[in-house]
Amino acid sequence: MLKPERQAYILHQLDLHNKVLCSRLSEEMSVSEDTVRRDLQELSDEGRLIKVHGGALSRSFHFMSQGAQPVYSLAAKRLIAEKAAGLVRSGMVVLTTGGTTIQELAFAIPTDIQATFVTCSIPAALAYAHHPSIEVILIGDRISKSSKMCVGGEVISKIRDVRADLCILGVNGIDAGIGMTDSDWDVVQVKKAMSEAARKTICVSIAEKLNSRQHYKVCGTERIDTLVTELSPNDPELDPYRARGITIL
Amino acid sequence: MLKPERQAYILHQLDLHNKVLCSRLSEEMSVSEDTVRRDLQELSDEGRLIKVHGGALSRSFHFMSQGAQPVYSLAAKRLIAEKAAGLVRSGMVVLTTGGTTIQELAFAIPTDIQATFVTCSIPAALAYAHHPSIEVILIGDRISKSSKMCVGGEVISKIRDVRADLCILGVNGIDAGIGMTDSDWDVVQVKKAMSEAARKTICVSIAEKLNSRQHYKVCGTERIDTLVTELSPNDPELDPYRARGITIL
DNA sequence: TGAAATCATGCAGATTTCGGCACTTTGGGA
DNA sequence: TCCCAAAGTGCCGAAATCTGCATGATTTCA
Repeated sequence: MLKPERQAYILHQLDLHNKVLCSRLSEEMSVSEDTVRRDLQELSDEGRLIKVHGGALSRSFHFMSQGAQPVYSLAAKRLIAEKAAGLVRSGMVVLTTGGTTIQELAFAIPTDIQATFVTCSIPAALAYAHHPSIEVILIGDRISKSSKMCVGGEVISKIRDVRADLCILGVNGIDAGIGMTDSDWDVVQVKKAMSEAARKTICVSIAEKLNSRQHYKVCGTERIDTLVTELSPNDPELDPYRARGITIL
Repeated sequence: MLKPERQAYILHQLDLHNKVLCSRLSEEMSVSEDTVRRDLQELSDEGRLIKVHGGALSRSFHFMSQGAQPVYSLAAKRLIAEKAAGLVRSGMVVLTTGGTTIQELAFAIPTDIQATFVTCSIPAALAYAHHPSIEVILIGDRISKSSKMCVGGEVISKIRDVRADLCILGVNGIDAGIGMTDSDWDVVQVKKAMSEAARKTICVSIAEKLNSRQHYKVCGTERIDTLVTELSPNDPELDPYRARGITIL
């Protein structure tokens, strides 16, 4: 059995059963498991299937269980989310970006709070949608595949139509001197617009990202009202930010 | 059963019942309780469920179930998706609703096709975003928590601004006499608008839903150009639809 | 409070993976 | 024709992963 034959066979089996085992394939095609494994590796590199210990799963399976990306430093992000959630009051309109920290926020908000969350991040919108009493508005337009959020002029102009109480921004880079920065141009535009459309700007950031810079500037420290990290509010690492007049949580 | 399979199964059970028992899972999946416990531990570490004595609880109702509904009759839906994907050509603008069949469509579209997909379903948008060369436009507004799609006047008016080549609608109920029906008022409005904004209307439906009716009417059979099911195109069950001038795939 | 269930932990056996190596085949090019 | 390089394949041993079991601690509940 030739290599392209084998790989076609594997993909076919995957279509039928949604999963394949190295051992079975090896038998069925009468080749060594090493060869099967190499085939699976190649197909996996091409993104045609998801390789797992013992075999492989189909891509759509992966999609179903996606969101499975392990959330790094989950504990820290939960703590941050708890603190930030304390700022949200019933009746508020809140603008937020995406990111795993922000998604934790959805769970940290008490179930008796009735607020409106406006976002252009798809995962964030989904997370908010699970809250029993929060109303979710998703601002739509072209989707940026990398950041899984909607970007573009339409988004900016829609954000400008909002008069929000809070704007909670996930941080990519933040520095006491330069302010908040991001590496994605489109995302910067969105964050800027959000910050300008809200009475208060809250930045949520794990300590690891403090004192880091990216290429594009979102806003200076003067626009930031509150900074939320997992550190204790009086941790010396936060002194430079406090010195700039930012409230630390 | 492979480990990721088990974990997906657990999350799925959690989506359905909101809680799972170690003992039951152990039986259902035919592995030792230790293994189940370890799976639960991992998922808990990733923040995808809450581990408790004896089992686990869902973090909230249906968290992150971005399409993790059990894809019943997956093989059939794949087949439908394959057929429907054949209708999409490069350069087209395609309006679609959501639903598991439509999500499979995202994987069935050849990677060299460059088209624009416009949708208001959040899971569908995410699925399309996985495709390398498809441009995705998400029409946003208030989110309907049950259907995970954006609904409301803004959505309707945005859809009316689109001149699409195709409109691919997941079917809730379809009947040769009455036409297409749905049980959710808001969804009906969206489907209507989509159908009217496109040159051709394609309905994708598993055979099980043929000859069923829901409370609200989307459109009559005269508006439906093509019906895609998993059945052979000349299956007698499809005769009534063919008689109405609908192309059967 | 005590019995039963559940849990954490360590360990052993089985399976799988990884990297290296050797062998064969294939397809030129000298 | 001969030789060589590249690709493909199988085999081996070490390392990693997975899983079930045993043990003792912990929790639950009547």
